Amino acid sequence: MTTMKQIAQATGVSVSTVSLVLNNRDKGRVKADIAERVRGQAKSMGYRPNPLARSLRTSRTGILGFISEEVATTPYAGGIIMGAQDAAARLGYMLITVSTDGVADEGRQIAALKRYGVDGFLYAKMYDRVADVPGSLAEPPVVVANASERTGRFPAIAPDEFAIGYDATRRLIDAGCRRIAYIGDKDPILAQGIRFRGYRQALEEAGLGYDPSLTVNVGFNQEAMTGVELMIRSARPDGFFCFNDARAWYVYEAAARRGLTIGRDWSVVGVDNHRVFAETLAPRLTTIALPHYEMGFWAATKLVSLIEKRTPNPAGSSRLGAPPTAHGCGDPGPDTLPTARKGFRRRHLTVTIPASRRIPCM
Amino acid sequence: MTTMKQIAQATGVSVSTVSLVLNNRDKGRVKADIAERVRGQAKSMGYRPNPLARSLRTSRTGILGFISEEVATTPYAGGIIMGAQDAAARLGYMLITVSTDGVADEGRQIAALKRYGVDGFLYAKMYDRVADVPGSLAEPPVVVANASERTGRFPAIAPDEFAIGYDATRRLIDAGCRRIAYIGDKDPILAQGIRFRGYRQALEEAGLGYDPSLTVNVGFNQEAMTGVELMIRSARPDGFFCFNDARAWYVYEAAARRGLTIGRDWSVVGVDNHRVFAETLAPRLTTIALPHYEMGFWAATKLVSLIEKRTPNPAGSSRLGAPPTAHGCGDPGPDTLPTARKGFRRRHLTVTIPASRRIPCM
DNA sequence: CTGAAAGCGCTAACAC
DNA sequence: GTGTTAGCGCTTTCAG
Repeated sequence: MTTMKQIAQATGVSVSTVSLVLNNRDKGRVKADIAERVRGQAKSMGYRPNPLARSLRTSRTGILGFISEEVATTPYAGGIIMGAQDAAARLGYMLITVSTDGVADEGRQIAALKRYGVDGFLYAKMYDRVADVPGSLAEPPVVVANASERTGRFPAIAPDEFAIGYDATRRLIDAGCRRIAYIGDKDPILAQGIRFRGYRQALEEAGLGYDPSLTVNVGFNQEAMTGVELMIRSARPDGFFCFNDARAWYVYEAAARRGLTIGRDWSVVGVDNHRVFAETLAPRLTTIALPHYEMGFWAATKLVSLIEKRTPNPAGSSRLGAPPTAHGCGDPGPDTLPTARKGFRRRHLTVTIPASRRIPCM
Repeated sequence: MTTMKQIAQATGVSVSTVSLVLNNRDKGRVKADIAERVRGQAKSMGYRPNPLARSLRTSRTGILGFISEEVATTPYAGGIIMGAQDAAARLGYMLITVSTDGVADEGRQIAALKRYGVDGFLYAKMYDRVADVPGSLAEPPVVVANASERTGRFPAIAPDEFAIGYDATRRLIDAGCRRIAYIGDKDPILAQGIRFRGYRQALEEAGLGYDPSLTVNVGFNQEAMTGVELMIRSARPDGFFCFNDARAWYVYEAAARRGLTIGRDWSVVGVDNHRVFAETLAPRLTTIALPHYEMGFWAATKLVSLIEKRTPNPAGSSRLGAPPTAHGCGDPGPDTLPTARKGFRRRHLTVTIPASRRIPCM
């Protein structure tokens, strides 16, 4: 690892000069030709700043702390981490991930992250809900992912559950379905109720009306299978909006038992948590995948923008530590969701920013 | 954040004394009562060492670098990260995760990790295969997860594919199946061939013999469905060993179409990558979940043991930075797979250590 | 314009 | 036994 000292010696100047030049603070302070010599040496010696040493003075590490619940890390949060990771990398940041399994543990992990001087926190939840950001997360910037935040003091990004329910139902309506069932979750989690409202709204707009007998909220396994069977028998649906992949599975079995084919006899739209359906049955099943990757990407981008806003022209502004692809980091406003990669979706996301404007990104 | 300086001032001693005491190097060097006063102050002021500052002297950061392929982060790698995370946390280490999408990017990410002074690397792969550890990973310790390593120079942990195939088949045999099908993967990936060998071995040991018409290797979607259907019609199996959850799905549909019930008419054992089957259909389906969490846990534990072996009595030995639950870190030999939490499985794992003894952990 | 010097928090020789 | 000193790599006054 080349150090500034080595460059200074090789160029015959002092470390301070090297520091000034390499941080682009040399304008009108260091003669142009000296600056060029320094830069040349730095490049030829392959100099990269040591972010840890730098952090000792600047208290900016270039590290983001990613906090998730233990269970969150698999399988849902994988996408969130990946998105956050991608965004962080292209902005020249690193991601330290911790997972917690309880309140006490969470406190310990947060303390540990602080000791490592993270510049900000990504607070991710396993499923969409109203989250309380721990008090110990007060100081550095915080962005909440896959949850809405109770107080509105922190930026948050979450699935737009209403839009998901609405869109799924609309697609079934557009496909010609007239008796659209909702296979929901027995647990009254946030998404369950809101997707259901989207479902009803779409039905009403289409003049189809809401038939309670077409709705069944189930858990798992045999009980769920039976519930779905009974509903099908009594209400005779021709289309299904399934709360998630597990529920879609029960409809598939019911169809197979009747010798029916999905996509011809019945239409199914399901929210696909595990991506296994989308991957293995794509041609036959219509799925809406939760935008986990996108949430992570947005959250990290937003977090970095907050960090760099706080320290207007940070020490690290030289971006020498950043990958070549790093670009200036504009604030990712709710209407400027970054295009992470092919297929980045803006749909089905809801962004909350502290000004408490809640803007659905459809 | 309390610093040693503050403690020194409050106690009326020098920082060096504080450092000695807080690192438990005071034996026979600092008077016992002074040491006690220092310790008392440290505790009452809530002192925690600043690992970054410490690393400047010791070049030990307490950070592990977790490298995975981009796609790895979801959904499979979630479990590996989680296991590594858990092990790291209880040993007082942090995890920096990076994901890469190509060789060039991998190099950049590794360089970045090195700049952050990680103490070692976890090199994780998305699916079991023979991995080449990049040359740039030469220096700090490296442990490979979810893959075997070509040269045998690095410890590695991978699923014991043979045992998986063997056990799955055995269970079907024990359940009374006589015509056991193998629904494999069309791609000739490592696991595919080795699980198949385990399958054949179990058949032969049971005196059932191998019937090629009971084997079908399929891809996805309609093509897979058709392949499975044809095999079932011509070979009339009564039990199925499915390469993964996607393949199990095709058997389920086939059963449902015939009005058959899994667990009564047919038996199915499948490897469950996504855990969705195990979660939602547990009572009816027998699944073997790949021990992702366990691989991550073992790999991180092994890595830490290598790190601490290199630096016999490291600066961080005070464990002051470690969570209360941290214990001394014994080398996790192949026969001492740590018990991460309830249900930690030793089965279906193969460990390779540089002495190149390859010991299946069954 | 440039360099010397101090210091971030901590560790490790080496004096006393 | 304890304090002094130097220095890890870097930033940031402040002299010159």
